[in-house]
Amino acid sequence: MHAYTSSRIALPSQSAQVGVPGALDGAAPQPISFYPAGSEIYAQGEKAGAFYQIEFGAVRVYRLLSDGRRQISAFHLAGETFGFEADSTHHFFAEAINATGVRAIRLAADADVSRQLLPLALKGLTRAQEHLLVLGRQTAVERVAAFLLDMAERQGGLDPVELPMSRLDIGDYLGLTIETVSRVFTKLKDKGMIRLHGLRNVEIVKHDTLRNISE
Amino acid sequence: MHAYTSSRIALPSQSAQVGVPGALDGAAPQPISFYPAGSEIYAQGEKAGAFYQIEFGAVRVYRLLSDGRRQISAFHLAGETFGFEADSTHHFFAEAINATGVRAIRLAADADVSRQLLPLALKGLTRAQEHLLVLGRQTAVERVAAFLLDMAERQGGLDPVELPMSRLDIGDYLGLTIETVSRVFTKLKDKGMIRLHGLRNVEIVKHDTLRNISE
DNA sequence: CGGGATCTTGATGTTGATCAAATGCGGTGG
DNA sequence: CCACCGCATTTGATCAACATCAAGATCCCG
Repeated sequence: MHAYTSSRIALPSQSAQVGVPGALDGAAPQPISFYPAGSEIYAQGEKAGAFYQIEFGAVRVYRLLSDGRRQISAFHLAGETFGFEADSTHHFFAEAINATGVRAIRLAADADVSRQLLPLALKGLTRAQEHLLVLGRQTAVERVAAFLLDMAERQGGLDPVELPMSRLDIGDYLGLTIETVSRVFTKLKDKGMIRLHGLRNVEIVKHDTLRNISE
Repeated sequence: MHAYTSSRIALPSQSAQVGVPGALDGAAPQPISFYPAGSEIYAQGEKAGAFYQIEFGAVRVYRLLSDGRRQISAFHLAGETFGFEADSTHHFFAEAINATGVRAIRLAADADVSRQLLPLALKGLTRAQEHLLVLGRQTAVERVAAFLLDMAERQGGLDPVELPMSRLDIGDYLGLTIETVSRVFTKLKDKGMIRLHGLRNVEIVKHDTLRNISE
């Protein structure tokens, strides 16, 4: 078991306001906040008044049990949004995995925001429910295969895939230990299905075989 | 391993339109459809054009792996809503657990619907993400304890709790086998934490102890 | 009252967790 | 550019929790 002490490495610094493509329509452009690796973006229990769009970097959203067990419910990459909540209170923690730039978008209770947020919320809901199948019913190998394919797809099929997170993060996302994740990587490598160019750089060699594994 | 053949026991019959309290504001009242126990409400891949409000009964929403492994992502009870999707295609199956009456609410792409659907989607998202923690990081006993408390809470603290679903359903919701679910029930009973009045009628004796178990 | 389905209980097997140690990657400073 | 150091990762040995396989016991419903 591991302990996750809240790091609070540094407060985010705010940049001057910069025009960036990909911002949500209709929302007033917001300045970017920078978060160093490992720093907290928000904590469970905090008041929520905004959601966030990632300009660069990567974010983990997670929940803790009182004894320190951690479940990462989602990773978010550049271009993705996260942080919307049901009742204006954060139910999860969010941390920058690496140096990350985030645009906070204030919530207004108007119909426009609803209309824009709804598809994002629904997409997140589908993703979470699909991940339930992985955690509830798939083996370690199937979980890792599904994870790698998901990361590849979300990076636009970029090959090799760049994993922004550690093995510990992957384990806490897949409901596995770091050792099991490592063993599965090794097994996939030995079977020639992936190739590792550095710890966080994975080339998917046999896309189809991997897809078959994850069903 | 179990197989889940699609039942399609019967097509739902439609009642005459009846005024029922609890329908969503602003939506035109819709007739109720009746689904017998085990019948399909919608299937994965089907076109989605409505969402559903349960008048009475209970519904399971689930996904299957190709070899038949099943993960129930959510149970829905009377008064609850389900079936909204990100891209007008159903990504899951929904079945009536028992004889169930459902009000289908057609989707219009207007702002009003967005505003009403958003909180429901966000609530569902939070629930799904919390369930990820259960499936990824909790033991069998913790899972069952959390499940019982959740069911109790959703029935308004009604004691004893009425479980509309089988042990198999509970197992497929909690990522456990039917045998493990049964053994945990027995253990909780032997420790005096719950009392069973019939298979599907559970009295929670030690609420706090159960809460401590599930963290 | 009978019979099938559901649930419980028992014996054994397997997967992944845990405990422990070695390896090697990546960043730093010389 | 290279050597060193700390930490993440890998690898190995053992253990525990839950799954699987196999009977029984109950419930429920006609």
